[in-house]
Amino acid sequence: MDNGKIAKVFEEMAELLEFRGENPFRIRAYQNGAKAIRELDESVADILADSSRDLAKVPGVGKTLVEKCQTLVDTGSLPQLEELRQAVPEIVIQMARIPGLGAKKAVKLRDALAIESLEDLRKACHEDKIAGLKGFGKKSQATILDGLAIAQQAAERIRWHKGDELAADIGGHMQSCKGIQKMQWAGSYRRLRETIGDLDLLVVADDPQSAMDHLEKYTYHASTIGRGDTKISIRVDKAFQVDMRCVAADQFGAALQYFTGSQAHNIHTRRIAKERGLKISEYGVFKVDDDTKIAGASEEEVYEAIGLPWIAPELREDRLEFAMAESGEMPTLIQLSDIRGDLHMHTSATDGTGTIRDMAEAAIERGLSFIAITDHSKRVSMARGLDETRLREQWKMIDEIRPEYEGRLTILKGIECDILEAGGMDLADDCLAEADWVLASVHYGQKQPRDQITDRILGAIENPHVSCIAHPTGRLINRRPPYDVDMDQVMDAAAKHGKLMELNANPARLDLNDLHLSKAKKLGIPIVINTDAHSTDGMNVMQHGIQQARRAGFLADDVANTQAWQAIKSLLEKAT
DNA sequence: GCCGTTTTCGGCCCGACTGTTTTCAGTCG
Repeated sequence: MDNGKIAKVFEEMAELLEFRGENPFRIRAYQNGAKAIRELDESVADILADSSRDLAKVPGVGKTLVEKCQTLVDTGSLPQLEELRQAVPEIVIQMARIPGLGAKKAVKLRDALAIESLEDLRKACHEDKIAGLKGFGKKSQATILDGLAIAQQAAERIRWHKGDELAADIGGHMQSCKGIQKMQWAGSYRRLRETIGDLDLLVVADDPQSAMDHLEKYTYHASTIGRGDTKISIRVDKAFQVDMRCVAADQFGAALQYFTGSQAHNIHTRRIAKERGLKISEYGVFKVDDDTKIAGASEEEVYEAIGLPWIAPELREDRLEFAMAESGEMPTLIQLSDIRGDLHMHTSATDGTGTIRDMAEAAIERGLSFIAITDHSKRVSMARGLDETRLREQWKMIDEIRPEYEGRLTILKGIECDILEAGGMDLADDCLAEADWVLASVHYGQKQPRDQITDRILGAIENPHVSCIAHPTGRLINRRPPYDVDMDQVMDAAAKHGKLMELNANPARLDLNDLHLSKAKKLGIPIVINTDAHSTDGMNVMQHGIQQARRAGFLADDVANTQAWQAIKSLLEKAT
């Protein structure tokens, strides 16, 4: 059982314990344990199997959770979880997902009205049965009905990229509002998470009410969920929630820090504050003994007040940032301008739309000094993938074009070669040997069992002509889960053979994810951030890859294509 | 359930909002 699955078990335990009305700190202990194990860059099973190691040394994992991990690794299941599942009916969990209903109210409703389905709940609302219950009233009944409708239309988290478009649109609309002095998006959008659940806008306004009026005039405003003196929540496009909060200018930094989160990061900062006799809230940093305010206008001063440098929002997950900040100075994270080449792109020879020259010109416009043309291999027949003959023709064309770009751009002879379902590469070794750059990737047989698909990728890594594994897990965010691949084995093999791994920057992929990237960094595996462009515009997604790398705490030195091609080439010459 | 330079007990981030109460519980972020 891998770490992700163990973490899921503890998360479910936490959720179920909440329904049982357990001690909230015990619940958080399970959540913290789940987070620690998910983010651990070593396999729990490996640590348990090694008598010289102690899993309880991992912060957040104590004696009890170690025992439960052992049970999970040994038997694949946890009796306590099974018992809890029996004790907490599914309908209660479903009800608690309705906005405004939590664990306690859901349990109360089921017990009082014998609710067995969401349909029962809807009926109970319509029959006016809920308003009479103790602790509920007319308003809660209406909220539940509204929530039922929303829960069905909506609203999974949207990809960051889509949230970015929405934020730009709403931001543009709000800019025309007079009297807004300052405006900043917060929340998971600001932290550049892969997906976001809602948008949080923070403003300093002369007149908060008129700022709220203005937000309600946004073209795609569907309804207003709630509105008070300082806060308004609306839905746009039926379901997606946008919150706006108005704060005073001298609270802006503290509010921004607070609403940016993450929750785990805030808990950690507040604990540090407490150790120093301070208290952080969204209104500022205060001395505990006399309530004197010592910071709040800017985020920088909030962090400074507790002895930390300003921390980039994308790092605020209580994972790497506090260790990185220890020296008192944050290292400079990688940025877009550090990137010097792009080693994954397609042309009209297969499923791209641009010619080699189109891609070369687009690369020069973006300030790159090298690119690899990596069209699909023949197995990808839908994309008219290249066989050895057509590939060599394309390389011949590259030879002819190269002199035109002398001194401006190095065009590399590459290929995205499929790893076949039965294992092995789609093109002959003698052909691959002629390439400057060989990406290996899985497109077919993605649902194969773990051992099989892992062996295929290990086989590719062991092939001496393969340079790099492209989109190593195959996931499409919100659309397709990753292959069931043993990434621990894959990464160990990549490290051993000196192979590179890709961070595919396409916002639907972002593959490797941030946790895999952290692990790759620890193992010293060079990462290449590529766009996988299928058109010249497709090269614009590089920014998303940079964001993902920053979330993993990457500096420019952690990414191979921040260096000249010659440096990458010498890495490949050492690979086996 | 975790944790410890207040160390094996007694804490655990902090506050707003809501709807329902008459001083507060539940929910949310």
